[in-house]
Amino acid sequence: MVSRPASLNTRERLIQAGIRLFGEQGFEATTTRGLAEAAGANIGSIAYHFANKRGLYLAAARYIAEQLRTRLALDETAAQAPVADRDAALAALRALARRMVRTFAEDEECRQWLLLVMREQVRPGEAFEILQAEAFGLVQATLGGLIARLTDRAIDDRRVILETHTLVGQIVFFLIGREPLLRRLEIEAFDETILAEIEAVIDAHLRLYAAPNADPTPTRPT
Amino acid sequence: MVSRPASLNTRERLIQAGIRLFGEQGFEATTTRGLAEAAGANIGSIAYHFANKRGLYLAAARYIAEQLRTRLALDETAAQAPVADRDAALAALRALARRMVRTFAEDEECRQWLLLVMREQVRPGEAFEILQAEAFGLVQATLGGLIARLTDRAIDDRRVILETHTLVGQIVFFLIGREPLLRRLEIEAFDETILAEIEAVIDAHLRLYAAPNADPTPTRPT
DNA sequence: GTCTATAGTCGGATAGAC
DNA sequence: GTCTATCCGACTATAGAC
Repeated sequence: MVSRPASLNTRERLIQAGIRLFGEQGFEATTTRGLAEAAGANIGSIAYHFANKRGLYLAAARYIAEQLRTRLALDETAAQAPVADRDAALAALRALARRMVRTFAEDEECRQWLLLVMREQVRPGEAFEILQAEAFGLVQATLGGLIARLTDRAIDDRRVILETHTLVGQIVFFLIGREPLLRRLEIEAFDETILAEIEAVIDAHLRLYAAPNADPTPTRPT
Repeated sequence: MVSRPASLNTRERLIQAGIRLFGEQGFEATTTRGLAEAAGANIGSIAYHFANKRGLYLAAARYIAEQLRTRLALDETAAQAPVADRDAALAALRALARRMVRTFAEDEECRQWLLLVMREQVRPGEAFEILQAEAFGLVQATLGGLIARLTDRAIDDRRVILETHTLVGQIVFFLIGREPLLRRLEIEAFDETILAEIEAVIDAHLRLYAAPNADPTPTRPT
């Protein structure tokens, strides 16, 4: 039994309200009254749980980062990758790519985060630093480590960084550009069939790293 | 010499203000007074040029779509592609991909459009229909036609649609996910060197379509 | 404590002068 | 084409009646 279920619920509800309202209206335009009302909480609860409006905003960013880490199982993948051999690296890469596809294409909650995250992309503030340090950076490092291993390049090689970015873009766009894709496919939502096809397409692109010799511009052995 | 330079300027400035304010605050929260002030115009000019606030919003969406079509030279590419042979299709695909990279990575104005476009992605309204019909759909159709040609598939093949989406995601993410990438690269902005490297990475992925037999799951000849 | 009347504010739209 | 003044509807806040 939890010690303060009502309190934790209020905190959770405030964060959810924050993600929604900060994303839709921006930080300044969002009022503490609006946040409290949307959360079904008392105005004073913001000060109690987060000190002030800014604290709630940063907590919302931390929540998003934490959820991403959990859903993508980033910590486990990062921990196992460095010591893995080549086949294990490829398997880890495919598994992580698959988790990303499932998370971004299937999970409805992710869509709630989009506007807040995009605001921080367009005008990065302190919340961006949190997202970068606690989520984006881990995705870059984990995927980058695996791709570096597979292409026999250094982990800081710019080619590795750009390939990592490209891979993330492929997958994330199933979240960001979902509506135009659904229109083109003439469907209302992703079903299991299409999700499997998406995975197959991503997997085909991962094959670019499977055969390092196929790369026409290999890194020179320093 | 233009016949009504002053008028065009007011109209233009209102659209620019609309893209910014509607994106930042959303349609409802944005006031006509705020729009007029941001544009350095008077309130009545909104009614004169766009009938009402909603008209300005839709005009902003149309402006974005038109700018995209122009920058990507979509109309020309779409017109030439269907009759092209295989090599010409590949060349057209590479050229269009290159234009997209340059537009999204280099052009600062594109960043202004992001929030408005993302709002329409998250909650599609009439403006989304405009963007889809006058820009996104053309990108899908043009790229899809070229990829279909290169992979010997039908233009409505779901694999073609998904590959097209994946390609767009790769490139667009250099606009959307620019900040995390700049952090990782430890640079402040894209320079010519990195742009060339980005193009090379995208080009390597295009090579997946260059050899149709390399595709492990070919379409069955219906 | 609840309800309601009224005053005040805000924002979109309109009309008409220049 | 641009600008000012104004109207009207929606919402908010307050206050007084009960």
